[in-house]
Amino acid sequence: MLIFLAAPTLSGYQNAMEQQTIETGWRGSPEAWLTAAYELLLQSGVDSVKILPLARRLNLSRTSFYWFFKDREELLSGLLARWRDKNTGNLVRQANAYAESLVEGLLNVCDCWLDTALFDSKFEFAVRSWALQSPDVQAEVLKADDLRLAALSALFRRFGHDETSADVRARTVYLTQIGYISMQTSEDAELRMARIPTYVEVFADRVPRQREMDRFHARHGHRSLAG
Amino acid sequence: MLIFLAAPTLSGYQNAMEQQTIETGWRGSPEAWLTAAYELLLQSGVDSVKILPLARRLNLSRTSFYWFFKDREELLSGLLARWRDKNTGNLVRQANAYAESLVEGLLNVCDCWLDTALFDSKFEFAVRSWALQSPDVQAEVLKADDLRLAALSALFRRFGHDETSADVRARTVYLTQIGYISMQTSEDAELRMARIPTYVEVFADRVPRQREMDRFHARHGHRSLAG
DNA sequence: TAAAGTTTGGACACATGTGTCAAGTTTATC
DNA sequence: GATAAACTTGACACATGTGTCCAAACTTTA
Repeated sequence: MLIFLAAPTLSGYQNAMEQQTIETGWRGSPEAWLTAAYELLLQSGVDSVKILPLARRLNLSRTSFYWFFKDREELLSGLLARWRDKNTGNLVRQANAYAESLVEGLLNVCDCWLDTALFDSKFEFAVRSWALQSPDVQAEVLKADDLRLAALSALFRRFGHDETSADVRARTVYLTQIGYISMQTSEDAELRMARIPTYVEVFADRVPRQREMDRFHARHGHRSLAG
Repeated sequence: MLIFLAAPTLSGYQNAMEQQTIETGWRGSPEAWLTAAYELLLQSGVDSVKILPLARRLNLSRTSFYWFFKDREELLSGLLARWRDKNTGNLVRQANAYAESLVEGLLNVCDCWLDTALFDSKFEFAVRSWALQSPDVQAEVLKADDLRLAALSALFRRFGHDETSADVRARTVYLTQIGYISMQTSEDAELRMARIPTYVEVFADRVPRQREMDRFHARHGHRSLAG
């Protein structure tokens, strides 16, 4: 069975971490180091992204790292670039996507919270924690927040909200999600899905129509009837 | 002029950092080390809470630390205890405080977001980042989230919301705030205050009455008329 | 003011991190 | 199969962190 996606970008993005391994005799590569760094960042924060542990994880010599990267900082820049390209880009795209109603627009945005390919929550949290100790990263995060909030606010204005209302509601939507991330909640998918219409109702101030939910559920391979 | 506070606990809590310095000849003390650790934690995360830098900041010898604490871990436990006592305690208290209406109850909760004595946002964020790399801390944070969400949910149920609605709305309130913290927004006080009624309107689904806002503003030394 | 208790800091042993260098090994190409 | 390019490695030099031990210095108390 083939499901047509409402938002054309839903699985459009293939990141460098997944395309992989044309078998070569060399064991190391910038991607290998970056991916290992990404995993360590998510697991235990920037400070644990150290070259020695990465080398151990990759079964490579520590010094081999310096063939691919000038120094540790270059590795971290690469990590930050991955984050920027992925999370902000997709969120803005979903907020701007075609929608017949505010509810439908909000459901498009909700796609991000349910599809790791669109928005990587753990990555997001790790980067925000990192920002705490690095002014450069902090600046990047603030820039991202501005872009994302502007896109969400535009969505509310598109459907008739005035500036104050659009701003506050955009913040509510965005902050709720950032909060979720920061809480590192692990709701099961069922429960999370069940809460969505109520969230949307709070944000949009209107109960979602059956039709709107159906379209949303279809996108996410969710069946309304048990079985 | 004396202002009587609606919530009796508003400034009830005096934490160990502020009560201070019965002048003694000794330069070091557990409190001094803890406070320095607290400052460093907020500024740059747990990993930078190292004994050598703390000693430098306090103009003390590094080894002097071991007179007051068994080891670094004991210091970190002390830090975590400070967080637990302060933030969770006050938030739950504000959610349970007397209120005539849901809006008034939510405004009581908003006290936390405006008064550093009630809820220390930077501390909160620092601890959540710390949780990323420490299962013990992670467990504490989850426990705190449960307690806080339960208190907020009870507030909504107290004013007629059913369980699902109360749960989602409690989450919206809480997550919005956690999101704010995680964004490390620095709105000026005026703007933040101006946004409050709109937030409360979204959460409670009712426009705050003038009387309710007046009582809230009075608590925070805010004048509605420019002057 | 001397003794007892408290606080401080230097020397030591050790662990883990960074980055450079010169000497290797492996793979692709002519 | 020789050569060059792409990788890998161990030894070295150095920095920063932890925790122990002991002697010195400072406060309090009697």
